[in-house]
Amino acid sequence: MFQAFDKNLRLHVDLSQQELEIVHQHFQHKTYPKKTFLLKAGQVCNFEAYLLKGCIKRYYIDQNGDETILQFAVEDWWVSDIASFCQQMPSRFYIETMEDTELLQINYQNKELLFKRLPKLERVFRLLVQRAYAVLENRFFTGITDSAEDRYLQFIKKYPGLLQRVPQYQIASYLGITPEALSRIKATLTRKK
Amino acid sequence: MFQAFDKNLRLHVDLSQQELEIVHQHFQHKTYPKKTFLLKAGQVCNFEAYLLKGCIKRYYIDQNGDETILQFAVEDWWVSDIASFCQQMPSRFYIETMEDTELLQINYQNKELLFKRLPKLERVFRLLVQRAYAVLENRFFTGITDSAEDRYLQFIKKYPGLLQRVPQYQIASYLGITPEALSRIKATLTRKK
DNA sequence: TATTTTTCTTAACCTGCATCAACATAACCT
DNA sequence: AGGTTATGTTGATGCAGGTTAAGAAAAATA
Repeated sequence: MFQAFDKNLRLHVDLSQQELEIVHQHFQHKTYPKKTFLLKAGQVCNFEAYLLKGCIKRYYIDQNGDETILQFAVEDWWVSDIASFCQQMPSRFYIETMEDTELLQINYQNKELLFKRLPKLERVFRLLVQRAYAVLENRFFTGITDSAEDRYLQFIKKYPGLLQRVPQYQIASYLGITPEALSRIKATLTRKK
Repeated sequence: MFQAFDKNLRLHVDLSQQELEIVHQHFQHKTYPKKTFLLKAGQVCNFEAYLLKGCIKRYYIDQNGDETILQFAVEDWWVSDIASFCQQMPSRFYIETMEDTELLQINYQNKELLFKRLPKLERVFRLLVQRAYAVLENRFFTGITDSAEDRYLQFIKKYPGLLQRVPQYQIASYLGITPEALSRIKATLTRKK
């Protein structure tokens, strides 16, 4: 069960089997059915979770009740509201399963205990945040630089599996456009071919 | 000289005077005149720098030669291309002083040495990256959610000093709009008052 | 001070995407 | 299967901000 998880942690730093077992003890294995809220706006996010199986979205709801999706997470990804979790302050976001989902999660207290026990993990998590930062900056950058059509093309290249798993209007939201706009983009793309 | 710097590092983690002195030894104190490039696209970013004095921009240049400014840094801020620095890969960005600038900078090798010497600093830098992540996510979020006018209003509230130090067309670039658009926004705002 | 260069403003026109609305399909229930 | 709800498509219209261009104002330099 921990195989992919261990590999993910070991990406940047060597960890012995004993060390990994200590890590495992601080995580909880959880399963949630489809459409379960792991976080609602206004709550403090009290987990960082590694996805073993399933699919999760993190999103914002504006005054009109419209969703803006900031992140999709699937197998081998991490999900959390980093700002809310790290600063233990109320979140603006919702985090919700889109499929039956299985994950390994750690709460704030356990994460601190784990750091006390294995200071080496400060490095692991520093590198994880750095990677998250790089991914986010790239997303930010393409959002400014590229057209909606380009962003869609990059999306299907980068996350080909998600097209089948996620309704199209949510992909539109992730891309920062309306469902109608995405529908038209697809239409022009098939015409081009 | 190190006063603000020390305070910045101590924000999250207690560090003794001896520990701080070890840190200082791994940083270089540098001054650069206005319009100096600290990084050019294609190079690997080999520094993380803390600004003692001055003003720096980090930006991208597209095919048409137009700048897109991703970050302004002033006193008590950090500047680097985190993705390029951490992964030691070529950058897409330029980092350039906009005023005579004084900073404390560390290179990749020294940072790793410093971590070996004082593993405690893994935590300090993890927390710094986390904060950078939170700031970036907020910027990303408002970029999607808010109108250009709202973003401008937030900008002048958040960085009131920069209006005097940075030409307006560069602020427009930072906000993701053209200089003409920002000029119009300002005109409508004064009309509203 | 005069002159050049940089920055800012205003106006006319254009475009990508939003909005609104109507309908078409597909998925989900009983 | 038949009805309901969720999702996707297409068209008409609107608007925020882009583009182009020309001139004004301010700053840098001689």
